[in-house]
Amino acid sequence: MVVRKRRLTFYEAAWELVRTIPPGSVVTYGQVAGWLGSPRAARAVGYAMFSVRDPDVPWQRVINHKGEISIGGHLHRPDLQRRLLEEEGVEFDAHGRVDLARFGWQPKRRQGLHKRRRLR
DNA sequence: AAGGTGACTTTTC
DNA sequence: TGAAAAGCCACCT
Repeated sequence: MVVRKRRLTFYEAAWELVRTIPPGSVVTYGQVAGWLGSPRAARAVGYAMFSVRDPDVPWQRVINHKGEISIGGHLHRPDLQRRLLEEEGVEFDAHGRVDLARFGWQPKRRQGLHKRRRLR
């Protein structure tokens, strides 16, 4: 029978990707956006993480480009994300940042992204 | 259907 | 080097 293959929404695709991030590793919103084909959609990715409801999606492994947690004073626990990561073995420095060079996850070389076009 | 919003990123001064 | 502003994208009224 034919299963109509609906194109995943950007959010769904992001969740699927995030789900494949191994414990102890982190990625940036920009990275996820790039893997999804829209290097400039980091913001949308952040929004996608905010919309995560599925407990199987390790949203805590997605942080901003500075290696810091972006959730700034959201609801109850701004430090929940950090705690979860520390339990996985991710280390934070004195500034509360993660060394992306050490914990950043690279499923494969993706350096061949589109050349950034000058905006102005 | 158009406009607003936001867990971001990059460029400039 | 650090801070500020603008840009970009997808989703929701």
